Amino acid sequence: MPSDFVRDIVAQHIAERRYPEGIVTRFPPEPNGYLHIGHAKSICLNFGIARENNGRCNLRFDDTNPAKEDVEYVNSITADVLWLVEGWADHCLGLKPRGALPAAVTTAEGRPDHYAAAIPASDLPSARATSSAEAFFASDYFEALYGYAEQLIRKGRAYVCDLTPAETEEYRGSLEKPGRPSPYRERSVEENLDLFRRMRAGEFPDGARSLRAKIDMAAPNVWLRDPLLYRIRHIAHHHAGDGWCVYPLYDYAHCLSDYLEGVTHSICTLEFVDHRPLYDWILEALDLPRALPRQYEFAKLVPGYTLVSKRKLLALVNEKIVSGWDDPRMPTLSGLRRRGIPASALRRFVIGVGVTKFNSVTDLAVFEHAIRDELNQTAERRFAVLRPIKLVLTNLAPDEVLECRATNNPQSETPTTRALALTREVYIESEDFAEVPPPKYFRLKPGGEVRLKYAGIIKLDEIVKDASGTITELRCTFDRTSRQGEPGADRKVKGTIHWVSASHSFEAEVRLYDRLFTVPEPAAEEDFLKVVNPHSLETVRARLERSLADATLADRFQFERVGYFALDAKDSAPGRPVYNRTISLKDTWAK
RNA sequence: UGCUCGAUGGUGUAAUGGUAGCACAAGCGACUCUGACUCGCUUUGUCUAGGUUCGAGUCCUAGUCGGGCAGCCA
Repeated sequence: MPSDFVRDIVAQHIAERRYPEGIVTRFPPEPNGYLHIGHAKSICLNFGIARENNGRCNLRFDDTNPAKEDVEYVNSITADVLWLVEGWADHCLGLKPRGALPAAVTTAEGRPDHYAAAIPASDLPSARATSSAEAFFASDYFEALYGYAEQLIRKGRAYVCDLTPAETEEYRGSLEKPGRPSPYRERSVEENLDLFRRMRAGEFPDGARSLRAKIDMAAPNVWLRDPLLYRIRHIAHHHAGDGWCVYPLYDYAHCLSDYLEGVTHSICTLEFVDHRPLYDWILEALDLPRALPRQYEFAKLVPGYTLVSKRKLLALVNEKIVSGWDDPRMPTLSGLRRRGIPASALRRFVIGVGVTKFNSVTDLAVFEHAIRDELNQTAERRFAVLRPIKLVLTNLAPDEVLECRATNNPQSETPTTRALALTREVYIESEDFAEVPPPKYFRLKPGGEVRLKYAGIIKLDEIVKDASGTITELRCTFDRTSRQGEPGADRKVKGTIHWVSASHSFEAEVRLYDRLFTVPEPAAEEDFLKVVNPHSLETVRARLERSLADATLADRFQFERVGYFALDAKDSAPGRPVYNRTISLKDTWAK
């Protein structure tokens, strides 16, 4: 396992036995949208560190802003995380008993504390099976968080402020000019406590008052200029119900949620570097009895030709450029999954790019290589003709059927085979034929020979066209002495192509996906909608070999010489499969 | 002219004062019943200027360039 600066820090902490209870990380999405490939890096980092150190990674919903959140997202995010982690780090997945709230506990030193315990790893499988396990929710900590807020008030470290949002902004100053203190900054502890309780009781309208940390309005770091801790929102919460009208803000809730869960390493992206002093300030202001979590930041993943901005992804959905959040062209985890990309390939990619503090754009080719490499090992080979052209083997009788043995996966140590039927009428790929071949063309051309893979060598005798000049069929002779097992089987011809029997194949819809954008950095574009790839989806009616009729969703296939394909989870029906192209094969010939 | 993080081939990264390495990409070749896979070879790099040192990608100083930050979003 290659190391990185975060893992180095963790390794050092382990060496100095800094966290005797073990390493605990967390993946804390807000349930306000779908997870995308960028989140995959965070998931693999957090779960990766947990599994490498015999620790735990809690799945926690950072759901402190009910106005933007919904259970639809908690469900999709949960499914996405489980998919990515399945069979890799599920044994260190931190979940809690359904409905559990943090418990009031007493430390070994006899000090009161709160703790949100995870289900022990040994009990996790059965808890998961019976659905008695669920993710952690920051909203489950609202009562504890409220208690900590009163503590801050009593310590004189927080105050209720009556400034309006506009006034608050004005008092905050600017990046280069210090702010000025709120006129409410010096209220007494008693008044603050009374006001904060009345805020909770619902006496004031939205935005009328807020709870603020009393830090330093002249701090060069703007996040330290008396940041807001609580705001008033008369709105029900998707998880906590309708018992609250004051909701904590991110900076206040996050560090304390980490603390409550016993998180040791709180790993987030670079844009939170400026928040770290506040993270530490809140925890240190509270005089907490256990070891405090620490925040570490890394650069997020930005793959080329891809957008990860929630706003822009939403625009693609709204503008109907894609069919939805799980469109196979979307960089969402649900889109990648529907596209047929194995979780293991995604993991390999996001782990392989490494962890640094340098913002960069990762070449999509690295991802594509990971997918191809994975699928090359695991996917069974099949024959499918995407754009069929009819070919007649004139020396085969109309009812003649020649059985051929095809290898399912040549990469396997013990390859299995299947039967393929060769008949008088077959289909080949129209691009495997050229009436006027370009230089170095190995495929079928007038008077030329080519091998039908696993069947034998054919020679093109005649091109049949209709009145309009369109080619309707190619008439060939089949060299029976080149069949498998015959003496001529090893005869060399330059080209080998795939094919399907007309009578032993079926027609099906196949969707060919390509990158969604035409430029490496669509996010840098003034109008990203202008660089959408108009050819990102091409739908064809293909001819597939019979065995492709009853595939399952878990199957991954290589259509030989074409690419890797999987069943579409949404639009496939029994007897009417729809295949998605996960990725094409590498093509170094290219026209 | 605020604070903060950063800079190694085309791209992503490694080297923790001691031979600048790996992967992807690209190019050439071999092999091939997939123009895939595999194998071999090749091209390309430490932001700049000083300094410390026997020795600097690494440490110091100054610069240059780039990212992030002023939601009652996360």
